[in-house]
Amino acid sequence: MMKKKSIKTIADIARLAGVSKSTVSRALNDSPLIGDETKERIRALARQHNFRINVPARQLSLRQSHTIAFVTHAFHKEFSVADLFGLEIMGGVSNGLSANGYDMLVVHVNPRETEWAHNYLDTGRVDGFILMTSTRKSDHIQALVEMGAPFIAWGPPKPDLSHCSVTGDNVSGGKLATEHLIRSGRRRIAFLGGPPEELEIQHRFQGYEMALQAVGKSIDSALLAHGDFTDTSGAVAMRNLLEQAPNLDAVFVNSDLMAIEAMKVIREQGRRVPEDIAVVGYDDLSIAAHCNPPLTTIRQNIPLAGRLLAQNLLQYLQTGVVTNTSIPVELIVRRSA
Amino acid sequence: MMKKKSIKTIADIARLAGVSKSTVSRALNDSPLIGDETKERIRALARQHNFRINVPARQLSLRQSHTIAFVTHAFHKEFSVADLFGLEIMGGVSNGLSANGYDMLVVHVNPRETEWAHNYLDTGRVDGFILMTSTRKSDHIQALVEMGAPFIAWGPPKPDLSHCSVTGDNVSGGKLATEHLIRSGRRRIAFLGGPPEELEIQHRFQGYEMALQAVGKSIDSALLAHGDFTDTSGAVAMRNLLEQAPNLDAVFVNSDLMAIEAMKVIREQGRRVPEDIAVVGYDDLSIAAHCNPPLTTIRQNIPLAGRLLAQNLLQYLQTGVVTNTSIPVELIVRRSA
DNA sequence: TTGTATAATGCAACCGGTTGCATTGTTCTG
DNA sequence: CAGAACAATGCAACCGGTTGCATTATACAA
Repeated sequence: MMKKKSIKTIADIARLAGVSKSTVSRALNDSPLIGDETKERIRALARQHNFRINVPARQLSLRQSHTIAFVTHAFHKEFSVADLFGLEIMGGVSNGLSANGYDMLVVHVNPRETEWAHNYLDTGRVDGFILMTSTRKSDHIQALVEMGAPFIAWGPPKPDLSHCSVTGDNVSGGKLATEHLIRSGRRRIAFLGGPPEELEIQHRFQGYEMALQAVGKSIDSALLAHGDFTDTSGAVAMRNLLEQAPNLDAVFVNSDLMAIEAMKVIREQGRRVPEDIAVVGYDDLSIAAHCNPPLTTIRQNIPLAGRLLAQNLLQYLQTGVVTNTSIPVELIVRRSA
Repeated sequence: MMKKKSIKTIADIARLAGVSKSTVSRALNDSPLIGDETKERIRALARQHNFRINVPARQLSLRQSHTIAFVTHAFHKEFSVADLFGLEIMGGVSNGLSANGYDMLVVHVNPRETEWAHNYLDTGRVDGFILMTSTRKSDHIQALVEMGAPFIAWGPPKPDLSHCSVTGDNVSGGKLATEHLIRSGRRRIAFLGGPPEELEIQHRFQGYEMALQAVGKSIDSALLAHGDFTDTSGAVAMRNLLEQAPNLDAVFVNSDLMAIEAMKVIREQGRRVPEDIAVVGYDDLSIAAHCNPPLTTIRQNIPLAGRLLAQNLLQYLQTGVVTNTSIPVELIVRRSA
């Protein structure tokens, strides 16, 4: 039995090594002020007594927490498929943060309350935020900018505000999806979008429009519908589309989840996917590969997105450089289109 | 513009109120030592200067972090459907913790490395762990018990060790699923389980066995197969089953994800779900309702599970009482069986 | 040899809270 | 009215690190 008792603070190590606290602190932080043998001796001691530094004490002294809050708003009070996208990104973020020695705190916020940021920042609990909240994101960004909080957001940056962001290339996404449908001979291609006020959606619509115009077609408003990313809204919107434009032969849906529900509606109405109506989704969530038929969709490079969210935020914390990154998307062809 | 500058510490408030730091600290913590009007006066001041306490300082002083680590092991380095179950529980845990004023740190660990716990506990970063790691969970539990770390695990408790846990009632789950299949007239009911060495799986198998014995049937080893909870392993196991026992007419699969893959295999072999082969899953993940056909499955009450994991761990921290809770499961009948 | 860079280490204050104990002022009891 | 009990507050140490500014020792130049 080795007694690992009582070797808990740098003062203990200092006593053992016959030096002062300062020296131990500097040695462990690899300060150039400390002589090489002393440094090694102290480190060896720390190692064999498996000393672990006290994190709150360091945080207090350094006035930084080395912790980042991943801020998300769960639709249904609990996580669910609807949140899958944010969840998958969280995986990447977590990797990116821990690779840089940061911890990740997960915070759920009320979408219409912007006070939360103070409770985490002003208390010194976290050094910055990664913003994934989907509803009312714009308000939150506004609030964070106003209070000068360090953060990075997923999605296109608010054009009038200066803040860090990482987003998928939504214009290309819309374009790729639409081009694919055109190429496979579809004539009446519907657009089933998310909330029309969101920039992301507007960009995807631009891509859709560009692809159509490139082959000399123009927008038919009967082929347009919008949901709010929930499964039920996807079903409703699809029903509307089929009513407004019974002869449509393809639909580009702005999320995999809504796409899956849309396919259900299509089948219920006795049409087949993809024979009668081709469906393209968006996001390539892991369910896209598992549904029936497997969904053709636009993949956002989620691991990359997560990593960049982490890295760019940390970089901003250190250098103050504001980055707005757009990452490429790719078309994944499966069975539904 | 109000100057909110420089009102950052309790010392500032103390100066404004003309009292000492101690008094402010006590007032804010609602100590009975402080007179009512003083208390109210101090609080009012704190409020109007929107003072926020410094968390690291408090953590240092109190020697507790009011933070819990949610420990998980992502299968593929990134989150994915395979981790959905853990993720959904995380939502509940997060709610449970924040309702009690605790923060949640999310930690990914290497399944075969048990050193991580020291890095979070001995440094004072967290007060305890919630263990969701699936692979090698048993090793981790062992290690945590040995080091005397406060934690609670999802799943049946290791019988030889004393530690907190919350688990679904797996025996009932297996029984309910099997009974349902028997009731709907199925004769040759297969069992597609997870890793056979896991207690959870053994319990579900017991339920399966009990239900069969209740109607005078015994186990047929040709109807048994095991996967490791991944999608591909589900497909492989299902193919084996169809080979070993071509005439099976139902299968009880130990996870929704494997069940979805199993249904795919069944269809590929030209059999129909549920007409030819009925399928029952396990977990009622949110994808279960969205797949085609919608999956009949055993629901674990995930929000409840999350809440209990949080509550019981906190209770253990305060009182030292070890709880082992089993929560009820229910059969959700959809189209696949 | 004396003076002066230079390298290595220690002292003590500080980060922002909490808390045991002493102190002061009041009220109650005998 | 003295003495005790009690309520309200302040003092100062402590939690465990970091760091600016001495201080000491060694080397090197004049």
